Amino acid sequence: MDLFHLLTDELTAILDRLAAKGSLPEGLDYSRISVEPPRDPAHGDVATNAAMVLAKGAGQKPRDLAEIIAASLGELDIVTAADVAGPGFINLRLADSFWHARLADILRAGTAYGDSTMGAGQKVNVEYVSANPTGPMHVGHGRGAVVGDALAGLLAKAGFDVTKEYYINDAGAQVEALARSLHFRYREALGQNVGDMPEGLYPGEYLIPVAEKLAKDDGDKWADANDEQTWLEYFRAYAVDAMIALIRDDLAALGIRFDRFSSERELVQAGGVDAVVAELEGRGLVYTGVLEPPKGMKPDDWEPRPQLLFKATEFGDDVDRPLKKSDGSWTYFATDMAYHNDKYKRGFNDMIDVWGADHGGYVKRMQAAVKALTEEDGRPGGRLDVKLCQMVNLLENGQPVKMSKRAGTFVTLRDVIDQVGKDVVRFIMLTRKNDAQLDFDLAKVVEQSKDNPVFYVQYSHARCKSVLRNAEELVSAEELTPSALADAPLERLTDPAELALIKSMAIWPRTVEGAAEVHEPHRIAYYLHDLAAAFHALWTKGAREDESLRFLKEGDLALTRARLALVSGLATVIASGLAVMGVEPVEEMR
RNA sequence: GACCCCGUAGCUCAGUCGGAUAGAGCGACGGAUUCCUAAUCCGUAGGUCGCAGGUUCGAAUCCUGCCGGGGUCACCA
Repeated sequence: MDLFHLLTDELTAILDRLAAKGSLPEGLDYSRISVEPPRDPAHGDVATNAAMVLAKGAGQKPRDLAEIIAASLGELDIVTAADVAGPGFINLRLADSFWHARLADILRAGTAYGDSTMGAGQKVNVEYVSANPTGPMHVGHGRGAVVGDALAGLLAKAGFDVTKEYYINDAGAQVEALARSLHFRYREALGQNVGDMPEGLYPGEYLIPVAEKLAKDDGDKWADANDEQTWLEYFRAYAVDAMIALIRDDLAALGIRFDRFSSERELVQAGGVDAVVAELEGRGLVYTGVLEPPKGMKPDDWEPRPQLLFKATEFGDDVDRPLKKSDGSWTYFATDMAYHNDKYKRGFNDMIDVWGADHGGYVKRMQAAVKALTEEDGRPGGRLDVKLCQMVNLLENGQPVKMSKRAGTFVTLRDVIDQVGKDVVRFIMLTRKNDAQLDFDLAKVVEQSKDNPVFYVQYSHARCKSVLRNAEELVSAEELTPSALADAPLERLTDPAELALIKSMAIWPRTVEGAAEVHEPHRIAYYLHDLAAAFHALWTKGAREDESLRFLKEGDLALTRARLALVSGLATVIASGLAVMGVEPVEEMR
């Protein structure tokens, strides 16, 4: 059990006892009480604001109340000191033996350490990438892919039942353009004199092999360019399938596998949109009206036009939103609304979408839609969180990488993965909050120095493994297994730097829960960096300042085993964290 | 004009659903290498947390209003 949960339980029990004795009023609200690591380690191992939060309700001064609570906390076996500080904080210091037991927990749990029951098996749907199937993924897609996948991994570790989903936008005008582009390449492959590709089509070379295969398989069956009726539908489906295969390859290169691909087209054809709109209509949430032009930037071609509108304003949006285009087909919003309804109907009360920041303007309306579609059900109501991913600036030694589709210098996600490796791509994409811009320097991310966080963290893991390899000359293989190390005489770990490292490792479960709670996978990367720093510090202390702190002590095998337990535990926690990010720990870095 | 995001050390950024003396990396300066990987570590310098109010025991964090930067803005996806 996570130590902060443990202490929260102990604290709650103490407060209940105090209430039973009459030292506190009954029925105080404990919900604002925090039990957390203090920012300054000098304040101890654990701090609680309980006295300050309860003071008003208890009719006592915070510090007086703190003294009472601290006295009881001080009686716990695991607590060696309970002090009142500042305005009424209670700072606890925990026994070394308590920390040694945590290390043993880590070794017994393996990379499952940090697994939480917070999610209680609740279903969560994470939808990400959802790139238009019109070509290979670019670096920006890659960020969304990594953020979504790491978030899914994080939620799974936190005990949620996660479904990873990709929404294929295969119903709009863009896939028609794709179909025409493929047809152009197809005629080209047949040897027709096709001239330059018309404006608005996709000029990328990736369609050429697709077209060549088609020409080989089907011959000139579809060769009449003017007879769109016969080929458009076929080419659309063929092209989308080919592009999805391409995207799946790119995703596989990143180590990403989706649980489900949902097709917009299938949803529309199955009547999903009609059903949703009909339902909203029945509730009086759909009407035909004319929208005002946005103030301050009236589009040139603005014309007052009656449209089928959804009353998004009743659910927190700024204006009502159109559901139908002038040609009678559904807007993207209408189909996406049906798609979210579909997810909800499949049992997902919790939905997370990962989008590019340029779609930020759609967040409110989608949340309004989800609210409207789920509020009158018996269930708690759907929750939609949208994570917006900002731009990735691709650099090479600080200089922007020039990218132009036309000039053929466009750098795809695949190019970057091939150049630096999937683990580097994944890690770097998580070194910033999703809504902050990210510089991705192709040269720096493979540098072996401490200003490269990927290297810095991986190096700490490699060092652990190096020590464990060297240890084989002193300790038998049986004694080096995690379970054997858990039984090592851990009480021999008494140096402050050793205990500090265990303490850093012991906040991993809390880090998982905190990051999962707010849907922020980047916190894992920062945690691992801090953890690696604590280890590098201990390493150098042993190597350079105080030889007694070296991990391998030939003359004291009991101490050696205890320290190997520490090293093995650290490797475990690093591996556990990297696993959440989808990054493989490295064994050595020579 | 409206909405969203951002504003923290010279630079790039963290900052735990409101906590104590605001942190890390880079850059600058000064140190550590017979020894488990110096690809690392230790130390010093550097801040009115954009500005002004408000909420309360307590604000970088929440609210309001400004200033500055970015994004989006009826039928595209």
